[in-house]
This record gives sequence, C-alpha cells and structure tokens, in this order.
Amino acid sequence: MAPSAPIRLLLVDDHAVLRAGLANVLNCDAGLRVVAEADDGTAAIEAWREHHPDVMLLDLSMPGIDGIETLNRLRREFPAARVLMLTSSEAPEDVRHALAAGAGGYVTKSVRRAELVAAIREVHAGREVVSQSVAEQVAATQESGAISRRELEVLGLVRQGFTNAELGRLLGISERTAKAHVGALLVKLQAADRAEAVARGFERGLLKA
Amino acid sequence: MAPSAPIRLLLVDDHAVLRAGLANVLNCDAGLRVVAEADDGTAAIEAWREHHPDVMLLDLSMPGIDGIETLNRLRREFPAARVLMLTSSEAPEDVRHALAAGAGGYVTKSVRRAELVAAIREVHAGREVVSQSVAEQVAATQESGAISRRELEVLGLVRQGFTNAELGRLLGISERTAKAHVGALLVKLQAADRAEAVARGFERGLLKA
DNA sequence: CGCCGCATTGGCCGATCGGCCAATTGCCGT
DNA sequence: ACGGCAATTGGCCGATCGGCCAATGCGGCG
Repeated sequence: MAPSAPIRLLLVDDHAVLRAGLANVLNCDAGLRVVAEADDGTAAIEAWREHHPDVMLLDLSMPGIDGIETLNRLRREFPAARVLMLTSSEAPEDVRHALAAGAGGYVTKSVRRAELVAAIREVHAGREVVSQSVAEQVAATQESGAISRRELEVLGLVRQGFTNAELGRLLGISERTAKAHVGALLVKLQAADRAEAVARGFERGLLKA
Repeated sequence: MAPSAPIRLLLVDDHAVLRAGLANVLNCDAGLRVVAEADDGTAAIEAWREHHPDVMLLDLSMPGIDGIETLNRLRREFPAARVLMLTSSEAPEDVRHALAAGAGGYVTKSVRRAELVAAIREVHAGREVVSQSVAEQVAATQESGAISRRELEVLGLVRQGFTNAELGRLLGISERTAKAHVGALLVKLQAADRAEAVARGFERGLLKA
C-alpha cells in the first residue's frame, strides 16, 4: 500500500552530524522525505511555518529553548502539528512532559531504523507511540505519586544545599511548610533523606545537570 | 598537502543513525575513510583487531562496557592506538577519565564538521585536542581538588541515602571515618550538605543517572 | 630520605533533620 | 456543590549531621 505522496519530515536536532545521518537514512525510504532541518527551537518553528511538513522529529536537549518549550510554542501556533520526539533521554519525566505538551510519540535515538520508520508512520496517522522500554519506566515511576510544582521547586533548592529555614525564607513560607514539602518529596521519591531525594530527582529527569 | 593515503577510521557509537550520518559526512572528505563501525565496546575492539584503523571515534555511553572501559582494554592490547572521544557529555570527570585512559582527544557531538575533521587530523598526528568549551570546564573544576577513590565510593553511598553509621558498616570502617570522608566531599565539592554534594556529583559527571 | 596527601579514628556540641500528631484554606474536577 | 488534592502551619522529640579540636600509619613524589 505505497502512498501516493511521501510523508514530509522536519528534523530538529542540534547535532549536525546526526541530522545528516538521519536525513540520509530516512530519504532511502520512498515513503518518507526530509524537507527541512533545524538546529534549535526557533529555527524549528520558522521551518514549520515555511514548509508545513507532515511530521517533526524533535530532540529534547538543545541550546536556547529546549524541546519541550519548542513543542509548546509550535502547538500553540499549529495545534494539529504532529511531532515525534527523538531523543537520547529515557527519563520518565521527559517522556511525561513531552506527551503532556502534545507530542504524538516518543522514541530514543537507539531505536533501529525500521522501528523509527514505523513510529513516524504511526504519528503521522495520529496514533500515539512510545518505545516499549521507555513506557515501562514511565509506568514504574508514576505509581509512587506525582510531584507537585511546589515540591519540584523545593527539590531544586534542596539540591543547592539550602536548609529548611532557608527554603522557607526563599519561598516566603514558614519553615514548617518547607519541612512538609521535603517530607512529601521523601515519600514520593522513596528517599531516606534529601541526598537520596536529589539523586532520585536526577535519575527521573526532574533535575538536570 | 593532500596525503597519499586517507586516514582510516573506525566509528564506535550505539546509535546506528548517528554512525550512518557520520560515515556519510566523513567519507565526503577525500583525506578520510571510514573502514568499519561498531555499536559496542566488544565489537569495537574486534573491529580494531581486524582492520587496524588509524583512528577510532569513540562514544562514552554504550550498552555493556562503556567508552572508558573500551578505551582501557583497547590500549592494553594496542598501546599506540589513536582514539578521539566523540560524545555528548561535557562532564569534566568524563573528560579527565578519557584522557587518563589514553584518549588522544575529546570533542562533543555538537562540533561542526570542519572542527571534527581537524580534530581527527590532530589525533592522527599524535597531538592532543580538547574542545575549547570543554577544556574551560575542566580547568574550572580541578581547582577545588581531586576526589579520591574512597570519597567517590562514599559519595555513591550517600546518594543512596545511607547515614554515616551505615556508611561505616558498609565500608568496614568507623562512623567517624565515614563522617570525615563526607566532610572532605563537602569541602571539595563546595557543598553545604550531602544533598548538594550529590547534586554536584551529577553535575561533574562523578555520578551517573 | 623527608614531605604531602589519603585513610583512619577519637570526643564534643550546637544546628539541622525527619517523623509523629493535627488543622485550615483554596482550587480543580466530577 | 461536594470531594479530593495541594499548600499552608503548629508543637514536640530523638536521630543525624556538620564543624571543631587532634592523632596515627601508609604510600607516592621529589
């Protein structure tokens, strides 16, 4: 069932060599056609405006605005845009954010060519695809409860070595409340103390290096 | 000064699409020739045995044995092997380990094609090359003192939420000593408490997600 | 052969942490 | 409109932490 017109693709990744390789590989498939590339979020949105591709392949880590923010802006302007995240991160939080921001799929860069092509077709058809291995991790972590915005804020400060009293001052709340937030973090992240909580934050993708 | 024989390259990276792209880009240069590829450390060493290339382009993050260990094993067998690290990590610790293990150079995947080619030529000629941006970070962190093996071990346990007393038990030392190690970590990592120490560990590449 | 850094241990103490109890306000979704 | 969850705050207490003092071997570098 060869389609009459190939799926038109926009590649977004800050690594030029990867884009080149990807374009090469994908163009070998008659059903796919790379029509544009971009190396950051701003360029990605401009390229979408100009070319109106069928699917965008989008990386998470980019200089300037990151993949999630790029996705948010794109979908504000083009709510129907189909985007497949193609990244090296397997962090559950990255996956959740991407899907929440309207990504049609999420695969890691270690996928084989055939899987990638299949994922592109799925996303183009409007179906959601997530790598098997990635999906498992997401399922494993979400059991333990979602981290609220405030808690994430607190975790970011705990990471910087602030005490509960300092947390309170910085957030304009009492030390008690700060303590409560830290306590909630320990439970949700299944950590014995703030040090382990920070480690879990990095493991889950809540914190970035 | 076109050389009579092109530099023969071995690409090692677990992302097939990146290898394909890299091979494509590099083969466009008449002075370079990709003679083999490998997707993990074991395959990399076998490929070196078989092809005896001039330079290996090696990624850090790989399934099974990682880039550093691959480099160690390769250089035990072929001490004169020239290896250029090509990775996405800018963590100072990764850079230090790679150079200590005998890498001839270290560049990130965001380098432009021309810089990459230049780096390959440098490494082939036996000169050490490190990306400007990466070199700065390495210089910035090594002032604060090197972390000893024992301290790194302790940091790994602190990350898991162990108390000083537990550290002592696990390491077969007294709680006092464990405390001393943690104290040394706080000073060297410029951290106010163990939570910040863990964060610094991730930032520097001492700890991996 | 000294010097230096690492690993080891001790005591003491105030600051901080994490866990226990319970309570009020406000927002979002049903 | 009602229920649930997030955010907020309080008191109390034992456990833990981090910083201060000082001391002993051991191994590598000059």
